[in-house]
Amino acid sequence: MNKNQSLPWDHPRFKSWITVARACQLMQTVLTRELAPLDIKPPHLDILINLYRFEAISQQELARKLLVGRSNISMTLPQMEKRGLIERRGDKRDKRVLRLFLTEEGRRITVEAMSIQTALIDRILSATPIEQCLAIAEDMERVVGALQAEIVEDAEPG
Amino acid sequence: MNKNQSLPWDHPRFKSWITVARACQLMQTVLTRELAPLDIKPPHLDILINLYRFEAISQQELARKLLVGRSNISMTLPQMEKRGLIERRGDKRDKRVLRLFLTEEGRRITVEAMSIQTALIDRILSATPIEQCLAIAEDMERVVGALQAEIVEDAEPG
DNA sequence: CTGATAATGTTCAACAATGAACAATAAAGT
DNA sequence: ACTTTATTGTTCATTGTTGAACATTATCAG
Repeated sequence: MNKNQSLPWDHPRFKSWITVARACQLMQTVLTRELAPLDIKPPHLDILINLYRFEAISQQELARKLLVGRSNISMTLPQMEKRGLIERRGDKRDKRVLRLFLTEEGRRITVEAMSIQTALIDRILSATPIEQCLAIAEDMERVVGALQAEIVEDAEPG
Repeated sequence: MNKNQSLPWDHPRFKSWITVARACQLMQTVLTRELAPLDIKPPHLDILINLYRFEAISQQELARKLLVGRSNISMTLPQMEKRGLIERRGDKRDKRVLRLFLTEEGRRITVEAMSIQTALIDRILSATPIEQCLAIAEDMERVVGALQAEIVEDAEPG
């Protein structure tokens, strides 16, 4: 196999990916700091943005969109509810599901937080031309697709 | 400010970055699964790779390279030591620092794990040409630089 | 040399994330 | 109708991560 001869950091794709991962990690760190004044953290913002886009979503759907477990959502939402950011109402047709809504305060915070995040991304990526950003997005879409395929592939035995 | 008129998901850089973040998250998930047979997790691999590259590194330096707290390292290493993957020896010149080394078993596991990770990245990025990978790496280097600048900028008051 | 300051690693409490087991409800099969 | 299977959300034990406080050792200023 000659595993030793081609060390990973000589591998262009490997090196590229490591850099991508590091960039994400740092972005998360900085975003956490910039959101601190609003007293929310990146996971909360992810939830808020999804409620902003998809009104009356269920916890299950939300968990799927965020790629986290249901238990995660189940433990995070009550906190946000107590903070007055969101509201949960039972579905009348299906008594199992809870439908999620932003409160007025939640909507306000969401708009403000999205503005902070967008400004941050814009600032950090300002040196990267739009066309290159779009090219990256295209590549990453493909990556996401390939990875999701691997995941379901293992869940659904062929 | 008109925060509402330009919604984030219409923003090219925002959308691009969200996709990048999602790709990283999924990659982490899949990597975790592929490393399971070796009974190590991505954070362990990060440590192993650094010990592989930088023999006799200190815990402090390791923490800096991995962008995690010293306490994180301080709690993770003893586990790896018990598993026989690494070894810690006190520096004779400076009695505060512990220098880190891979054991033979650790080196073996590292090589195998790196091979798994490289194969995964290669497979997932196979549709993205090398030149584009390199272009992405360049952009991300710049992103990392910009983010690190923001971080130290706040740590060192002007 | 001596006291102040900094660096290294550890411990601990707080918080987040996960997966498994569970209760309630819905849907499907008979 | 009734039993089985699936889905939704919750709870709990486990694990990982963080930042603050701390002890030890080095370095620096006088």
